[in-house]
Amino acid sequence: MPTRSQRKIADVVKPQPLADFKVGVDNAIFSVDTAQNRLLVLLVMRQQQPFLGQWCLPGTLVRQGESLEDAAYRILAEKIRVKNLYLEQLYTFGGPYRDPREETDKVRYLSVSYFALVRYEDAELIADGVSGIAWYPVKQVPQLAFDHNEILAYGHRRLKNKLEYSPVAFDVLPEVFTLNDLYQFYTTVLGEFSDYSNFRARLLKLGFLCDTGLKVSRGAGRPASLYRFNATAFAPFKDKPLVFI
Amino acid sequence: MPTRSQRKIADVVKPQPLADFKVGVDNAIFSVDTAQNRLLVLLVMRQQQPFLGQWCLPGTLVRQGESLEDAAYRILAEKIRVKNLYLEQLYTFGGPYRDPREETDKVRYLSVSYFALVRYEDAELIADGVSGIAWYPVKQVPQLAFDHNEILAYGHRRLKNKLEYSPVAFDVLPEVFTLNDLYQFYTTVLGEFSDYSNFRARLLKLGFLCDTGLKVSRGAGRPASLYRFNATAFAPFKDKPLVFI
DNA sequence: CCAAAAGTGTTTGTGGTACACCCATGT
DNA sequence: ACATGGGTGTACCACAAACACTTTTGG
Repeated sequence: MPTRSQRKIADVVKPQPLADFKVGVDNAIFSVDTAQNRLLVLLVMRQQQPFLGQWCLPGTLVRQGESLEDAAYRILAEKIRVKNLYLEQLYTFGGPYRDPREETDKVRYLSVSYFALVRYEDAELIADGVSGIAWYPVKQVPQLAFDHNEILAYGHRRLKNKLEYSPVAFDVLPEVFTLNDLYQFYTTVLGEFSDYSNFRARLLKLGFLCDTGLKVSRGAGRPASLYRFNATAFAPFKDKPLVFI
Repeated sequence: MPTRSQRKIADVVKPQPLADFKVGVDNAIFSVDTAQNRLLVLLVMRQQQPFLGQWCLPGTLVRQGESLEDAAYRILAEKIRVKNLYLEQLYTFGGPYRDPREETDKVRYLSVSYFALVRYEDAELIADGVSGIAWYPVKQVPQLAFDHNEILAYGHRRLKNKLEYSPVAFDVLPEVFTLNDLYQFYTTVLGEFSDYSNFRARLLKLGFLCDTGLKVSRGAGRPASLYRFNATAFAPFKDKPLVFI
């Protein structure tokens, strides 16, 4: 067994070869279909090998001079036209053997994943005729290419955590909304989590929702007030955990 | 202005060149000096250009066949001998121009950062005579090489969050400890956050700390009970937030 | 006996839970 | 009128904050 200093010399004389990488960005793009109370994720059909014809998360390889975040926004813009969204970095998957091309190309493929939440109602999918693209209910996603099921699961977990202490919902709800809209939104993402009445009482007490005075009637029943999110009034609650639960 | 289909054709004819990457792993390694109530981070002195002679977080480039996590554990093992530790991925910094070598080498340098918490008392620094290596109080770190101050700040934030809802402290405290040890630990990382008496009452009620019956006397005063963390009893509190505050 | 550190209560206020009830509208 | 969904109120319980008090040791 070599001593530590011997090993160090050996390292200098015959240093381990470094890996060369291509870096990909894969997005887990979520939206909430408030009409049907379903949480959706955007999938695309692969057009090339490997995994030709299989569904996967929209992704791209990072170009020269492009930042990771730029790349994330670029594929997003290539797949959907959307005005309101929230996006953040998720996790980096970089093990060897995660991409079959590695064998032939002699480079490793690393994936920096991002997760995004967009407003479903005005997210217009860009179907270019050739490539398949679709919203899938998260509960019904098929087997995906690469390790994308793992990325998706990770993104879903993060989304749930994020909702509990961060006002991302308002990035994605319409400008004005009823308290029931908000409640439905939380329920579809988190599952049952609280009584409506208490949800309502808690949020109104916090005081960052402004009653616009306007009302909407949806079928039978008493018309609901429309509220607006007040970012300034929310400021004190930044990084205070569990505001919404 | 080209239409979208025109742009698409242009892309196929003259696709944007992809970036080639080397991937580094940088670790923000924390420990708590319970004797002096200081939160420490491990820094090393750079031995080569760029940033020769400047402090930075311990890092390494990823080798062929090595996973990111493997690389993170490797530099950790090169710098300190330690038995008990917690380690998780932090964030990936991958913008262009973050490493000056980029200009000459024609490759991008991407950094996947990890953060680790180790037991200070038995973390033995591996000083090989040449390279500087030292624990720095987090509040007194100097200007670091690259974007490592940013990585450190991010890691510090994560550490604080982690402590609040996750039993990482017990990965790093001795097998048995007094409630005061535990309280001091939390206080040094989080700052003042609660009355000792209430901290004590809350934790004991949760029931995952077992009184060993043993006592220690530290100077004057009544001897304190030694407690042991019971992982099984903690299980129900997994992913329940704010257990410790 | 006194100081110091550990450990126990006690009081008060706040906030969550569960549920019952009132209100406004369409049919 | 009544069903339907929106909105309000309340009784109960748990727990956090603050702080006083008791217990056990060393000197």
